Amino acid sequence: MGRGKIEIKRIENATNRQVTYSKRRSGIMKKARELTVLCDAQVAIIMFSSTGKYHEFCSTGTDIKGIFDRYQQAIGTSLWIEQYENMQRTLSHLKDINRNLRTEIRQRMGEDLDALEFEELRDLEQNVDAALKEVRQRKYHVITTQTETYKKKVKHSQEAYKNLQQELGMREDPAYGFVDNPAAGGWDGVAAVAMGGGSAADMYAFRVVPSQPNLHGMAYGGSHDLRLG
Amino acid sequence: MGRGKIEIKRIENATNRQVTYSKRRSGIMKKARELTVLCDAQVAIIMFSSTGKYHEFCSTGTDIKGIFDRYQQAIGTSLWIEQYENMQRTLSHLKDINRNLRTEIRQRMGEDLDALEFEELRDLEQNVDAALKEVRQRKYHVITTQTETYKKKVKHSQEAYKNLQQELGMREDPAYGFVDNPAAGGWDGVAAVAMGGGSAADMYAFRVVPSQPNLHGMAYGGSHDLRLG
DNA sequence: AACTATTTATAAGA
DNA sequence: TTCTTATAAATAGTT
Repeated sequence: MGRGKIEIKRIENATNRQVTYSKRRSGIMKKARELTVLCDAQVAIIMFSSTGKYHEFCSTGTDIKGIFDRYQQAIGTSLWIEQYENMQRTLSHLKDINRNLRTEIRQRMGEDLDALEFEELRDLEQNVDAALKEVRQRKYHVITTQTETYKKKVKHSQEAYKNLQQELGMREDPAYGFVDNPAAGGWDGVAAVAMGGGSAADMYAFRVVPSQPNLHGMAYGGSHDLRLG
Repeated sequence: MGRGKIEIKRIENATNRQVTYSKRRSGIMKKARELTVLCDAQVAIIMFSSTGKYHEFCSTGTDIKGIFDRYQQAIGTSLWIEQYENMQRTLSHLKDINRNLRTEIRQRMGEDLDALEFEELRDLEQNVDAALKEVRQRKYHVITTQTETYKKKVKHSQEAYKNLQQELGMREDPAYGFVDNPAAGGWDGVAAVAMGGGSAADMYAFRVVPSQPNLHGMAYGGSHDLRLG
């Protein structure tokens, strides 16, 4: 359709080729638009010219992504959908696991016990009992270690004090000296904390893992509930 | 271009619409093919008719996915990649939460306590102690309830036995009678379980949540470790 | 970009 | 559907 018939093969002249591309492209776009209107069809077209320029057409009421999602469904062999659905499955699986982990934590906290059979309760009791012993042991270990450390510090300070006193005594002014023993005071403080009241007991869940503080709200929040997109 | 000019609006007659769709579709496909050859362009077309039938065109040397990957690069805001990366973030977030939950459980089991500060240990101890009390209380509640239930059953059986005996006595053959009291035996069994040894204590983690058994391997496995994808 | 002689697409009918 | 054909539309080559 033109002044002369042309053979359908690559146009060698680059300018000509570009002009023809432009003309025919708009022709196709117009045809596509007419088709969508006349026949109530969905059409998506993507074009790249030989110079890399990009053009698209898409019928109204949807978008390229929408049509391609439909295309993937139609063609069966999903190109992206497969890995997408894999991830969805993984996500939902992880959510299930996390929900169960939260249930286990709640049960270990003495909540939601109604669902447990008697034998499960018995095992849970024994398990928590054993855990409590472990934690106590660890606590005593820590306090012992700390005590030892502070004892050493006290000893060290006293020796330093003695040495200083001796040195001062060997000189002139005996008015200088230690006013207090801060290390021993520190140790007393630790002991007070160790024996302290239990007002913060139910705060435990918010403090267990000191790292990654940004996750605490989700991981150790009171509700043990997670909502995501 | 036809016997008469037509208005570009939806063709109401379904048959006509289908015929026109078929004709114009092949027209567009032909044009697209010519464009790719003449102008050395890449073209991808996807069409859905109003009846849901699907057709595609794609220039040689590539495929729909290839053109769409290029399209995503060209348009910059990748349609799928964004969603995909969102999911990746969610997934990694969930994994973090999962790891923290497992850590909390391990700590509640008396493991991995080295990372805890003294105050955290103290809170954990108090928390586990309180939980243990809760669990014990629940266990005793359950055992009490079960005991009551079995007592009633025993009583009921004995009465039934008595009634039966009376009825038999009022007739002729006194050889018939109860050999044993299965309800009482059942109660003894429960008591034995309740007081039973602790050999299964460390199995607790595998039993807490009876529902969704397919998740147990992941959720309550000994290693508390999760590997996915 | 416009123009226009031709080719091509297609609406309506068979 | 497919073919036919009169006519509308697209466009190749030119300005």
